[in-house]
Amino acid sequence: MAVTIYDVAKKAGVGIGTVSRVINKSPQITDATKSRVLVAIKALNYQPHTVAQSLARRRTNTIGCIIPFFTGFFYLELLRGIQRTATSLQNDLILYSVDNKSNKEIFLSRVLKERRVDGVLLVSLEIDDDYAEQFSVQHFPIVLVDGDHAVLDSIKVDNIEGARQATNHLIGLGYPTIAMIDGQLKSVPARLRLAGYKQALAEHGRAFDESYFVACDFAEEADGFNKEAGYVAMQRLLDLGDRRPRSVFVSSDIQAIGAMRAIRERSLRIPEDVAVVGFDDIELAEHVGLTTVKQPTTRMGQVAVDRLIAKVTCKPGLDKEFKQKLTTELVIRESCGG
Amino acid sequence: MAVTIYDVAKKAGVGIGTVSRVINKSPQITDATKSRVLVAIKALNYQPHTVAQSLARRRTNTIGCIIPFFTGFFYLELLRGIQRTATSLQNDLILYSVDNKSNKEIFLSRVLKERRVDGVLLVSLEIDDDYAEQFSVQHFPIVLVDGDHAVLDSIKVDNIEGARQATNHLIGLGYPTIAMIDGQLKSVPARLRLAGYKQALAEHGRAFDESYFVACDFAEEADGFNKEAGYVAMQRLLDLGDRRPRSVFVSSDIQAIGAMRAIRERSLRIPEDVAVVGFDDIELAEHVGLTTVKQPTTRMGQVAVDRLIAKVTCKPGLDKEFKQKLTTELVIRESCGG
DNA sequence: TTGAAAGCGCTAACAG
DNA sequence: CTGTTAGCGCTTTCAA
Repeated sequence: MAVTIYDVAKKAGVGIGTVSRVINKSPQITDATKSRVLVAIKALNYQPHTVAQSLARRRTNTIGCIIPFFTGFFYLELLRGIQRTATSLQNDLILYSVDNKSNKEIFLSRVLKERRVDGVLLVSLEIDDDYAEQFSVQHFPIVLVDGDHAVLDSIKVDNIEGARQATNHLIGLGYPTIAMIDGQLKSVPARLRLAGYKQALAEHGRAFDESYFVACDFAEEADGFNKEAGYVAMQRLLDLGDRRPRSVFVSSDIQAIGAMRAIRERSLRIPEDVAVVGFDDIELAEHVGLTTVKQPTTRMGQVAVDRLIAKVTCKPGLDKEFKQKLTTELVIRESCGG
Repeated sequence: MAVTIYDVAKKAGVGIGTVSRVINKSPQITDATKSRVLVAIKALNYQPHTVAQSLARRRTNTIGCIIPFFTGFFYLELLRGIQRTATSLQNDLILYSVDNKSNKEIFLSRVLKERRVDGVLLVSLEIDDDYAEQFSVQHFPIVLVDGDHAVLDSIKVDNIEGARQATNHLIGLGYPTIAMIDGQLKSVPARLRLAGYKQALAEHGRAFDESYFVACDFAEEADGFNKEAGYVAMQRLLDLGDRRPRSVFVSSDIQAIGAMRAIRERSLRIPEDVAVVGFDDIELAEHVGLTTVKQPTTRMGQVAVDRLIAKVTCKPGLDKEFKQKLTTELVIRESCGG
């Protein structure tokens, strides 16, 4: 059996309470006894049993993260930020990954009742009002990452601003016509990005033209944010013939990749014939020279964990709701010319 | 305060032992009392406190995973396999991610002493003999994923066979000359892939030609498995002028991407002028039409977790060492012609 | 300052 | 079959 606090106490000739105190850096300990205990600890190669500590302290020093493993790079980056911050704040990270929506509910209720984690991050997933209510009422720390809910803390990227940046870039470059390819309009980011697009247009006195906007509502996967959807959408735009847009803002890089293929298949050049700007800055984007809007993914993970752990440890000033929006950054490559 | 086993016992009019038994599905319980307890549990919305269970059972039902977050897709895929299998086996997953090598040691010793997880997966990381010894002696379950050590269980991909597949593909296509670009020779996979390459050559009575082999020992990052290294290496091969190889096996897709750029920069075509085959099947590979050797990444995660949890639960027949090699699969796209 | 003792919530051995 | 009790290893009053 492993060495316990009793072994240490005996060896140091003190009570277990004393040992506990030095472990927990209690100030009220003589230097003398403290060092005796420290010596014993070292000699026995003792390390506290985390599970027992958790039980006694009612604190696990662990946070959970409910996250969909659908897509690629975005989640890896995010996870890295989350993991790194958690570790630096002495917390462990339990991963709950969601394949289908029903999983999510299971994890949500487990997390709430099992008390195995001190708080939870919910990533890119919507949360029902009654669950939100439960977390809120039970004061169980939760923060939504890349998502939002009225009564819960959340941190996300400013989609509207990102879309504005992209559109303004195209406007600034002087393109006479700027189309937009969006995801399914039922998805929140899709609507937000559309709003940003419209806003930028309006700010420059340009009219929003229905025929230059195509939402991938026909798509089935990933809310329309996929390669095929982008390909099909671009074809529609190209079918406009000589009325075809001179530039296009595509609401995700992966769709943009599809769109670029559609453009090339008609022997059109990028950006000479049609300029393209994407959104996300996935790995592929760099490779194909796609100008795009980069999300501060790692940072988002970091901020989220900071906030979550602050709540767990009851840092002051946490009652006000926390709704943070991180700003995006335009990464200029070749697909827009200029 | 949350509802405990005592509340349930009282409400059901039984002892806590009985409640515990129905929770743990002990067979020796009358259906009558069992249902009484079940009713109480439902009524109180009771759920066992995981931490308390862990302490009492000396079992956390949690596995740890020490994993480097360096590169992209491979680890995401692997993690997905690991996570999914762990969940299906009722285990939680704690992520310990490593940025630099020293982290690894810290996690290794923490895991060993904190007893917070029942077992651990060590991914793509080397382990010192003395640590290996400790795990072995303490019978602390560990399995190495994408790595190996004499005294520990391991699961990895058959690199030699994969390299053979790639090389044989080129041979089968009738290319007269087949070069190889490898990672740093100090890395294990690099050596293994070289061995497979040589083996395939030998089997077909072809001589290994030094001038057609370039290891990226000059590179600094990622053991030579990076884009720039591939680019530089390919240039050397191209500098051979009209003696330049007709085809090349590149030991990683990411290097292959670099190599392809070098080829195109000299206005050479792929595969008409030089055919290339990669290794890994990263996301980019599909996009650029790179024929490559696909690793069964998700499967590897699954097998590893299965094995680990079998060890944790002391399933029979686990004393013999477990050294599994998963086979690769050639994914044929356009970069080799044929 | 320090030791003793009472939990934390649950499992499991032991009676009955 | 079921209730009681003694831990699991640690934290935290409460006295001394």
